[in-house]
Amino acid sequence: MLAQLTTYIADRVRLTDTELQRVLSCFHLLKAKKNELVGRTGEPSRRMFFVNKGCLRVYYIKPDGREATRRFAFENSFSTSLTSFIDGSLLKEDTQAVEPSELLYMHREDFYALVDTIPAWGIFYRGFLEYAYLTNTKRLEDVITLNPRERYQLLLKENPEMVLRLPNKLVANYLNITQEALSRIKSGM
Amino acid sequence: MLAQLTTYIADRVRLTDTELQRVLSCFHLLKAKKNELVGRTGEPSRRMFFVNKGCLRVYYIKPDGREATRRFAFENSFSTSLTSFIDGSLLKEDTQAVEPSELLYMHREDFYALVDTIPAWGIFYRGFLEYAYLTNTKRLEDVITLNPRERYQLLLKENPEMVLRLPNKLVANYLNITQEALSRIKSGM
DNA sequence: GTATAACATTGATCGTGATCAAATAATCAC
DNA sequence: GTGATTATTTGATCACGATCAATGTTATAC
Repeated sequence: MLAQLTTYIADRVRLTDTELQRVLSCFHLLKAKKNELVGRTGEPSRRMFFVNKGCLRVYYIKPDGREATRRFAFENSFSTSLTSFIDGSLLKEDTQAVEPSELLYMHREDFYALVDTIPAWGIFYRGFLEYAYLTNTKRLEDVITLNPRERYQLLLKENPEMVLRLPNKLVANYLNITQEALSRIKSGM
Repeated sequence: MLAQLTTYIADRVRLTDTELQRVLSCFHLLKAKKNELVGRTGEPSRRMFFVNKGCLRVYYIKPDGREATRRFAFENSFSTSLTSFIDGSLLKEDTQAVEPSELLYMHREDFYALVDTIPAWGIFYRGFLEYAYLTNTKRLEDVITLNPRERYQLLLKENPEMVLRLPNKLVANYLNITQEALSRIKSGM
């Protein structure tokens, strides 16, 4: 159950056995049904998720009520609404399991307690921040520099799994276009 | 010369006098003329800037050669192309002084040497990462959830200085619209 | 296994913001 | 201060992607 998570951590930072056990003991299992929300806009941010199996989708709700997907998290990745997690403020986005998922989560207070008491976990957090910054900024770059067709082609090249695994509707939403537009792009028009 | 910077640091983290002197000694002065580039796409990332006076603009070059502004940094803020600074890779964006500017910069190697040897500077870096993540993600949110008029109104509300201080052309570019479109939005059409 | 709902595709039309163009207005260089 | 360059505004047209609508397809629930 904790095997993937243990590997993920060990690949990134050196913890003693004791520290590792302490870290792992802070994680809890959550099985989420398809389409279940594990984080809701307006709630305080409480949890950091590790995706053991399945897929999470994090999305904003626009003023007109529609959704705008910020990211997907597949197996072996951490995911949380960092902007709220950092300061414990209210969530500004939903987090949804788009497939039946097996999640390991840690409470926010536990997470930062570890950061403050285990130096190596502080390094882990720093690396997490760097990576989160990288991916989000890449996403911003793509949105402001590329048109829909270019965004799709880049996604297909850099992240084919997303296109193959997820329904068109969600891929389109991630690309910030309608599913009709994506359908036409795919058919080569 | 180092007064603003010293205050900025002291407001965020506790350093001993010795540590503070060591940190400050790593900064160098750079006076940049209006429109001068202090970072160019394709060069290795070498410097972290603190804006003492003036304003920096960081922008991508699109496939068609046009520019897409990611951010502006005014007085009393740090700025760098973090995605490249983190791993020392080649810059993917230009950094331009849009006003005659007075910059204090630190070399990348010095910066990370401080992170590794002064724990409080590690905390400073962590806070910097958190803030950089926050602002960039907010920017991504705005771009994917709001239309041009909404983006302008939000900018006017949250960051009026940018609208008042910068030429329309640059504000429009930051909003990811043409200057004609911004002109019409402003005139209330 | 069938009924129902959700998703995908295709076509026709629409609207927003881009583009092109021209006239002022403001800045800058010398 | 003057000329030249750059920025801004306004108008006319265009194009891309959104929207609306209809049909076909695939999942899902029971």
